[in-house]
Amino acid sequence: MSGKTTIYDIAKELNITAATVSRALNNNPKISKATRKLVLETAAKMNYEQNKLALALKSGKSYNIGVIVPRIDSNFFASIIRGIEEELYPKGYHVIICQTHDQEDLEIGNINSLLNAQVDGILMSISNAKLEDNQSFQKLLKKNIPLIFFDRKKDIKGVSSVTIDDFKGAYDATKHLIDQGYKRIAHLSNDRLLLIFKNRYLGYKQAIIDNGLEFDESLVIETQSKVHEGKKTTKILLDMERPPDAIFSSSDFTALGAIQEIKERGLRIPEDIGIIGFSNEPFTKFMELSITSVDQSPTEMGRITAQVFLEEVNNGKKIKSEKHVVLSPELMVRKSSRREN
Amino acid sequence: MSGKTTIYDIAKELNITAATVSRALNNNPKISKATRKLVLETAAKMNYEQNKLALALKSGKSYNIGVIVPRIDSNFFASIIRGIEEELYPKGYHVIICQTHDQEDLEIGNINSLLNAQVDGILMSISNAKLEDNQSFQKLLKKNIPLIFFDRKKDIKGVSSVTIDDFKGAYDATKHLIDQGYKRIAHLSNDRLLLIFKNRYLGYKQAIIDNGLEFDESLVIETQSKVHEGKKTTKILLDMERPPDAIFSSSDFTALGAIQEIKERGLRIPEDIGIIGFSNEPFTKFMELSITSVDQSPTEMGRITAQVFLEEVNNGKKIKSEKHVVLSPELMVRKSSRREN
DNA sequence: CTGTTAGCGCCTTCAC
DNA sequence: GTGAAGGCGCTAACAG
Repeated sequence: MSGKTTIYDIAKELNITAATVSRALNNNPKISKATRKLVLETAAKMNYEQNKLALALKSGKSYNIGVIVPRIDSNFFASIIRGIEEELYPKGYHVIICQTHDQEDLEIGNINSLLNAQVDGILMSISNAKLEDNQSFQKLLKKNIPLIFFDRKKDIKGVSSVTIDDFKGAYDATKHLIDQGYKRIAHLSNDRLLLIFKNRYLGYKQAIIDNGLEFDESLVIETQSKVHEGKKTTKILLDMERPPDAIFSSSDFTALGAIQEIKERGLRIPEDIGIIGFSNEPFTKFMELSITSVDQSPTEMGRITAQVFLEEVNNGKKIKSEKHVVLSPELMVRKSSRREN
Repeated sequence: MSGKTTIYDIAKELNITAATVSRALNNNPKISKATRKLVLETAAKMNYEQNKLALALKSGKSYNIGVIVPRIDSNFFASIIRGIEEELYPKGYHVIICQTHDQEDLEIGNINSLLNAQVDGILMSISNAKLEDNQSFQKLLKKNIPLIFFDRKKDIKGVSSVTIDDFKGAYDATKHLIDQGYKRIAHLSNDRLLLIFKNRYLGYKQAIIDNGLEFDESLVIETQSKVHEGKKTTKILLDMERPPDAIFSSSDFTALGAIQEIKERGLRIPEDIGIIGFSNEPFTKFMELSITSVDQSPTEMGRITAQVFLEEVNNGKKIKSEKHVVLSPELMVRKSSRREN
């Protein structure tokens, strides 16, 4: 009893065969209305529930898909995941979420775990880890398991991706600072082996150059996306002989750290120094001194990633096309960068 | 090729039978060292990987466990999940994370989804939804699927729980405000059908009474754990004839909203009004005006929840005991409540 | 339309 | 120690 009913039980009850029950349950056309109705009714009566494990074994599909992110406790990744869920749940998929915490061993471990879970696909944002070892990815490809990158991608042939135009996001942000009259703009970067950070750097640089400002490499510092790291790095910037009058940060968290340091020194924002972050984390809006930031429409990103996955599954790899979707970021101008001249 | 090797392939290769291969792979004692070694070697050579789906079908265990939370984009729940992962990954489990977004239909839907995924257990923090319908829970119990509540529990017999002492957390926080000289302390509450909020309310009330202050029910307002809700509610409080001189909030987010409103009115924190939040979200520490809050050691909570689950699984329900772990919260005193008299 | 048969990959008695 | 056989629950040919 108690939910362990199988199609055989139903078959026995009705003096028919399990295959017929299966057909009735699956809306197979070759089945009489009468029997279908009968089966459906008894199934309900007996509290029948399909055993997905058996189905998975049979079909080779688990209807589980894995999502790997650096961490889940940022609004950005949480929203992406929500977007993925919204798209995939209605199709009967489950989402297994794994975190890498930017550690290579966890990244590899997660992939293997998901493989064990027999996932039908993996959607991931690669970690900060140096993962030169593409082995895990190759393993996926060899097994024909769809792999799709979002946000933090890697160029691997055969792998689709959904990203935003980081170059544009950075360019717009920097341009905005220039328009507000800032002349010496620093950039808090991050590991530029990751394309997102490389492109933000390039966008920043281009905006500087395009607008006739002096590009000073010493104003670009790589740091980590943590509040205290941002603070530390800003200390260095402010101690320079010619300190910057604005900072474009590739992360909201480092931007926050920067603000802390600047305020501690009694400098005013945005009057003395302008600040822009990246990702539009909720706190940027909530701060008393709200922070200008670049929105990446993460929910949208998640939805599209899921759609790309569904396309690949439905194409059954017949068409082995890479698809690269690039979303457009939006600058959210707030107090930290708005000088009312 | 390509990872589709089965034990039959290995068996054929070695001219033995699949049963033997299985035994070798599973360290069954009745097997000669020689054959085991041989099997292990060829398995490695052929890139054999166990098909967990088949195993799951056979054993009835999926090694998936479901975690249901209201949302993942708060540090609190994210940390709990991390704790759970740390405990469960080494044991070979996967964690499927679901969010209810405090909607009843999603809560029920999630449970069913996890049931479909054949999870070996569900660890959950119930949503704000009124879920009077205990049906879904009963379904789990009937199926003998371990269910464990953390943080937001419901009293259901046979179900273990891991929570913190919300009463104490609230009591300590309120007591601290009193010690700092605040006399008229308001409480931003939340749906008190949820035990955590009920207990925080009771702890607050008791501290007021124990310390000879006047308990004024009109200073207690139920609101939602959102920044703008906190702001809205604080407006009401400050507009009262006898406004409060301190606010103990059952959520860090509402506390943040309260601070926004207070500052907009030109009142000073903590001089004019003291504020305490609940959960010790990272931003409470990062704000320029850091917020006093109650830490709930979420990672620990996650670990213990996982441990309780493992115990239940290992006991195989022989001992059908409920276990109720209650952790002790810790008050983190920061600027928002510290008056240097 | 429905029954029969077989197999997904694995493990576990039962013999030998 | 190892082989043979059966079954976990389901679906998909192949008959009829």
